[in-house]
Amino acid sequence: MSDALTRPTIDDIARASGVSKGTVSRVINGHSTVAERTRVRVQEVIARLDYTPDPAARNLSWRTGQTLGLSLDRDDPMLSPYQVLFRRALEAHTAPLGVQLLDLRADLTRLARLPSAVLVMHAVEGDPRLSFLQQQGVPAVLIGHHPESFWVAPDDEGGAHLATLQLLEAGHRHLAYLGVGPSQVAHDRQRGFERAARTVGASTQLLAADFTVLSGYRAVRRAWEAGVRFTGLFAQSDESAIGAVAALEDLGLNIPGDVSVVGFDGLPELPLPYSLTTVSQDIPRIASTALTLVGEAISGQRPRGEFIPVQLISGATVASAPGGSP
Amino acid sequence: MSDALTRPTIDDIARASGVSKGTVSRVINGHSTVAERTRVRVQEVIARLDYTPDPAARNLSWRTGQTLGLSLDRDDPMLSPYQVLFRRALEAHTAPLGVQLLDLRADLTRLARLPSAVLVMHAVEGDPRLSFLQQQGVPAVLIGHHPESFWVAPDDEGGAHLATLQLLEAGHRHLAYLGVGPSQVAHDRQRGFERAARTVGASTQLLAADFTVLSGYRAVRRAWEAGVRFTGLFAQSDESAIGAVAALEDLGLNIPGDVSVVGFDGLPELPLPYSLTTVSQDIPRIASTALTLVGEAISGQRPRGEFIPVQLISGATVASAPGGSP
DNA sequence: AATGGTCTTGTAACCGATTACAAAAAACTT
DNA sequence: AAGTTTTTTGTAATCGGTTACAAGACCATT
Repeated sequence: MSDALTRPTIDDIARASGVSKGTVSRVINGHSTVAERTRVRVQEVIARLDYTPDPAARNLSWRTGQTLGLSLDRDDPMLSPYQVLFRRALEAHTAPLGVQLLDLRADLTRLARLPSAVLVMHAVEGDPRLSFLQQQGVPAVLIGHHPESFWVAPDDEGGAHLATLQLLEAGHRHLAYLGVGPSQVAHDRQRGFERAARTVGASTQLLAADFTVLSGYRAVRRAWEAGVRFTGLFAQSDESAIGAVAALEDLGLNIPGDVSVVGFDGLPELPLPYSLTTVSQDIPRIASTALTLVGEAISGQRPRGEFIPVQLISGATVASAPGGSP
Repeated sequence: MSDALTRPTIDDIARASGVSKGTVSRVINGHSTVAERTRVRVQEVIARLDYTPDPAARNLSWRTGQTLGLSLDRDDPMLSPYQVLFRRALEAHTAPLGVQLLDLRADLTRLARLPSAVLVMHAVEGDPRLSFLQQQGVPAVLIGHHPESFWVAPDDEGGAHLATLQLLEAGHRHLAYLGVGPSQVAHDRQRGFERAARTVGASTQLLAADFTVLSGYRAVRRAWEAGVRFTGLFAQSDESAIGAVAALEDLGLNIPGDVSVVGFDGLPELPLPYSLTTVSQDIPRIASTALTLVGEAISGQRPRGEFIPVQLISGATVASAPGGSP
């Protein structure tokens, strides 16, 4: 018998819906041998009592636990804060399900045991990881826009467009994009930047950088010292934005008085004395969507993808352009 | 019956040692009501068959899983690579035990459920986390040297001494320490540096910095531009060493031709074109020692601490001092 | 030798699920 | 309407442990 203090068990569900444990179990696991009427009735009870199967009990029956692999694109330990947050968000969902998160090296061949499914970050065209997983029959979900697969991605181009508009609306006409690089993400964000800048004919400078603080710092400092000028900067990541801000400060410039800066990612608690204007990604939602897709992939449904909307967060690093008319 | 393909179960142990499941279970869980003779016999069998209890089955019996909290000293998501590696090393051990790792915020008060034990990183004198845990009766193990508690720590001072000796042996007599700051770790490493430098009367410069790349970059660049000179630099972390190298390069200096650099931590796969000379911490061993101590703390043994030795890794960032006699 | 108290061990129920198998119900046949 | 097949459901064993309780072994008293 279940009281208010203990979670309901499969027996509670069985009793409440007038069927046996076995039938409830079949409903839970989607076995086809259940009559439609009873299936619906049982599922209503499950929803009403807010029942979730005990992972320990399932693992015991199954004689093995479920695992979800997480395949990053690089092996180095300098995990970005974004990746750390993403992993945390995932874990928040998988832990209650008893699903173990596995950090996979970029090279997936010869794994001790294959995971039940894999989340592949930043897959590229013809990525060897994808063909390997397909060949092994392991369901995969990609983080990042990709055709013919299950995928989730933030709206990179839209977000970049949004960020750039913010600078344009503040009257800036001399813009710079920090983050030119080979990755898909860098591409999409650059495209959004250029599309926005083009609409009003603003001048654009393109600075090469990856996602790291140091790379942002060096690119901005070097460019500025070489005579490159701009009053509005859009950085492809919050980290490189931090580097940019530091570089500009070291050059004696005032933020946002002399240069306005917008970042991307929406990381909380940055090491900055003031708040960064940025495009916030809904990391928890990306993670939970990824898990939904994992479920669909496992049950063999048709591949689909989803863009997760982003949101502009106004901080203290954007001000009106010097002498500009907003 | 257990064959070679399946892990042994408690029944196999019981059969092989001629006792009942119950007795084996009592041995495993250290219940005192087992005769010394049988306890030894059972444990021999357990060791011989390499038996580990199935976590799912235990969790099912206990009606709750075991959790290990990990309390970092800050809440921001910019987890350092060191912390990422440490967490991974921990997970490699806890996962097979079915122990869930919990990321705790720096503020431990009002947790939904208290973890079975907590690993506290970088506790300071009179840390509120410690008193809270003690009051709640949650066993704690500290990462970092600390009296009157369970603790593990790398040999920070010894490692710093080692690193500095490396510079001295290469003939450097104008040294700098990068990393002056308020943390215990920064203190210990600085002390090791100064102790070594003092033995030969080398000149020492002290540069303030935390553990990050950017902070290393800015400190070194600013100092050098202010006229501070040195030919050998010891950085308290690999990350700040990377920043230092970048700064020196941007200043037109050659590494290690003009300045030799030694880091600390021994991170693998750094974003550097050449290998960094560094003091490597044995992170896996720190992690496994921490878990051993957790076990001791839970079973109420007397608090003890352990220093884990470090090791110098020779890379390509140390060369003989210009004109120096090694 | 019978009594009583400690220690130590075995027995069996239980944790919360899954699933093979059998039984019951429903749907067709002829 | 009786017999067959198919669909749906219940029953009971099972996964690998823990633990309350009972029973057995051992020892010291009287």
